[in-house]
Amino acid sequence: MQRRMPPSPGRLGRPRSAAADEAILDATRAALVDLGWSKLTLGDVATRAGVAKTTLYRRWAGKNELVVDAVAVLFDELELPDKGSLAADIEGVVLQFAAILDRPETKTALMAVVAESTRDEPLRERIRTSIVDRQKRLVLEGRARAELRGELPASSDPHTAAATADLIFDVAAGAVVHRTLVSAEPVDAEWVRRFTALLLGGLAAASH
Amino acid sequence: MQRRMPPSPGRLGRPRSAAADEAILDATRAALVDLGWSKLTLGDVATRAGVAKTTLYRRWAGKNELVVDAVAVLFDELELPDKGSLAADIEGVVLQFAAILDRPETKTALMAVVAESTRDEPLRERIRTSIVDRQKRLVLEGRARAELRGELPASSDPHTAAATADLIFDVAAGAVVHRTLVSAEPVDAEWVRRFTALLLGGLAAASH
Amino acid sequence: MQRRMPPSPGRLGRPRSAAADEAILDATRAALVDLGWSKLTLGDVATRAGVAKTTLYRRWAGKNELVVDAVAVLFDELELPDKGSLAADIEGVVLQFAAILDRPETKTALMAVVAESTRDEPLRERIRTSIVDRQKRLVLEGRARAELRGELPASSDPHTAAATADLIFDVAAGAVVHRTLVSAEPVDAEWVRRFTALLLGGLAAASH
Amino acid sequence: MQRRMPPSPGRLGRPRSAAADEAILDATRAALVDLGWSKLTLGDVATRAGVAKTTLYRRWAGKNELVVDAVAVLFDELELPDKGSLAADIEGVVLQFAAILDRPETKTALMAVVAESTRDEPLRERIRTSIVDRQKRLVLEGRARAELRGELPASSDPHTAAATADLIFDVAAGAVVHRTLVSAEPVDAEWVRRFTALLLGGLAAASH
DNA sequence: ATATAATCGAGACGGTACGTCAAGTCTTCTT
DNA sequence: AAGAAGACTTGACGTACCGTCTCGATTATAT
Repeated sequence: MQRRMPPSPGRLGRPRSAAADEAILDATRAALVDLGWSKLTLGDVATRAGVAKTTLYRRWAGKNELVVDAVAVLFDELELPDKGSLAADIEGVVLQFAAILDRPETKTALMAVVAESTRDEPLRERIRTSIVDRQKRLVLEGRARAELRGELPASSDPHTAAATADLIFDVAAGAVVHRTLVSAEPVDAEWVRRFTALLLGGLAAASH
Repeated sequence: MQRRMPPSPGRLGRPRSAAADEAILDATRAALVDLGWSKLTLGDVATRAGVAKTTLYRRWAGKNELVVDAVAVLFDELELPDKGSLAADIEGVVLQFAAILDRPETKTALMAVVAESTRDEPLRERIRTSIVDRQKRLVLEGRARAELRGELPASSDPHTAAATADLIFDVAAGAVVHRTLVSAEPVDAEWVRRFTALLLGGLAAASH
Repeated sequence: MQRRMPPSPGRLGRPRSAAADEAILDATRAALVDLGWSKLTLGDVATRAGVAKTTLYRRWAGKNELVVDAVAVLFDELELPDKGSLAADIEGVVLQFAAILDRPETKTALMAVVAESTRDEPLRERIRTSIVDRQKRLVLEGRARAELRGELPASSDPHTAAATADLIFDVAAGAVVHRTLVSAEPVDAEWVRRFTALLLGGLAAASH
Repeated sequence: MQRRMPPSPGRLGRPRSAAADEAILDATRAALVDLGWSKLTLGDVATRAGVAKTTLYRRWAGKNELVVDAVAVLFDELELPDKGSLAADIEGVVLQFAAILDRPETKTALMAVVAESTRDEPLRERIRTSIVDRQKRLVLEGRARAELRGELPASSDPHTAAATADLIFDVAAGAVVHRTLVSAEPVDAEWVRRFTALLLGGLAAASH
């Protein structure tokens, strides 16, 4: 969780309050729920957190960075449950992802920071390390587990394997995001079943 | 293309300048390219368009509505080319979509308005009618053409057919958007080939 | 009552509505009562009068000129009643003047246009001819009547006589205005009696 | 000198810049000279003062309050010079008052705020305490000094004395204001001499 | 214990953009 | 030509946040 200035060189002076950090991130999520991304103001977050605006700016460079950090922790709960089959595993994790994305904090904030990141490379990097890579890891774990189970052949060419993982990731994450935010339809069990069937069928066909 | 006040009931008074409309939308796209979504200001757009701020506010309710209209026309060029096979058709249209999405105006603005739309139902509706439905139509046309060619069986259950079209749409649009904006990787011929193979393979497998 | 353009050169086309004039001046007075000088807008006046803004601007150059005309007619009712003695005459006219000045239309507007006129010579001229000279005439009439009655000696030096009339006018009008607007105290019979005594005493003393 | 928010209760936070106050009032007077009351804008004043508009609004509620404060200090120089006789004292102070009123800052602003004050009681109170009472004090001092000199009998009934002082004040201030602003004639030595003769003659006659 | 130094809450600061309002002009159709 | 209607340009309004700064007051380590 990157900060503006690593506060560390010598350690003279009063140390930064650890409690303030959590209070600020909590306040940020609460403000996102109440106000949405565009009406959230750092002054309001500071007030909610019981903290001065300077304290906030000492730790984060701006709204984007703060919100990324506030939302990132929500993705920590994502994990790949072992449900016995690749299809069931995928359905489980897609449902988890959809559940996180359906929260008001996430829904309003995630696409906003992604939009900002198209003109702010450091922000994109922060999003990648804090949020995206955490999801991508699940794809790799899922593949590895499926290979162990014998549901998928061991990956031969590592280049092809990586490209396939990227593709699966863009397809899965993209589909869930698009259905949730653009189509504004629920990602329910029925939809997930159909999506998983499509994905696995496509993978099987593509591996010939 | 909805406006703030349908200007028309009787036709008393001076009519609204039609030229101003185009000037404003052009200026909006130019400002998006130069400044990006978050730094675009309506005052600046008005200045670029050679128009007073009030003229702008008379026609659009705010930044969101204006940007949706400005970006929407870019999607008008999307069409389903007949390249002889379903796979080729899909690849063609996906590449077209990716090309539009890769433009600076679109890249910076589209996700931003989608993010806003999570808290603004009329805005979501406007996005849907101005942009999304225009793309969705292509999915339906592609299916119809493929059935004519005999590449796909005639759709039996209309409910299932509709759900499948929705799924394909979310998968295709979502994957392209995610790869472009989140992964920030190019949607090139190679990627489109792999994606199309996955999609068609999945469809074939799912239809058993 | 000067207008912007004497509408007269040839008399082609539709003639100006005479009714509009009265409607506009009435609306102006009503708006002054409701809103005061600074919040009065010409658009609102036009609406109240049931008239288009263009009609209003065709006849008056702006807010100042319009208000002067609207208020001026109120001073038409000023007249010098013959109450038998100079003192009684003065008391009567001062009370009349104070009554007009105490109306909400007048109170809020008169000093405002005078303030404007310090930087607008044509406006000052319009105020003088429309309002001030109408009052000054009363001073001259009063003096003439008093000389006829033998209460004052016939004016010898015309220069001195004119200067004295000016002085009396500034003193009387100024005192009433100041008491009404600045001191915000009522100009009642008691005050008028004391003021008149002061004025006449001073005149008598000064004529030795 | 009242402000919008008495900034004082605790002394937390950064204190208000004292230099800004003077800069703003100076800029206000300069803008009055250049533009006059009605064309003066707070944005322009802020720019002239090298200050942000918000700083200005933090301290004054609006144009009226600001201008009253800016003009009020000019009246601080008013004082009652001891010239040996009541007549000479009055002439001196009337000339001083006329000189202040003849300044472009004062001429354009004073009647304007008085006009506004007819619909704004707090503004009238501010004018009274900041400007008017400062002048009225001179009348009382003048009377006291004249009684000491034996030029006037000691005031017997305090009620009558107060009423007389008020009357003198309205007459003197009103006459000077009216001659300066309405008649637009100079308050020169000759006029002051005649006015003083009238006033003192009237007072003497009224005291019998 | 006593500097030294970075933190803290509070709030003023110079800016920028907001969205609205009124002024005064212009363009259309109607009278 | 005048009229009503209403769009037009211009420019000021007063507010909201931005991100920085200046205070006095804590709260640590380093002398």
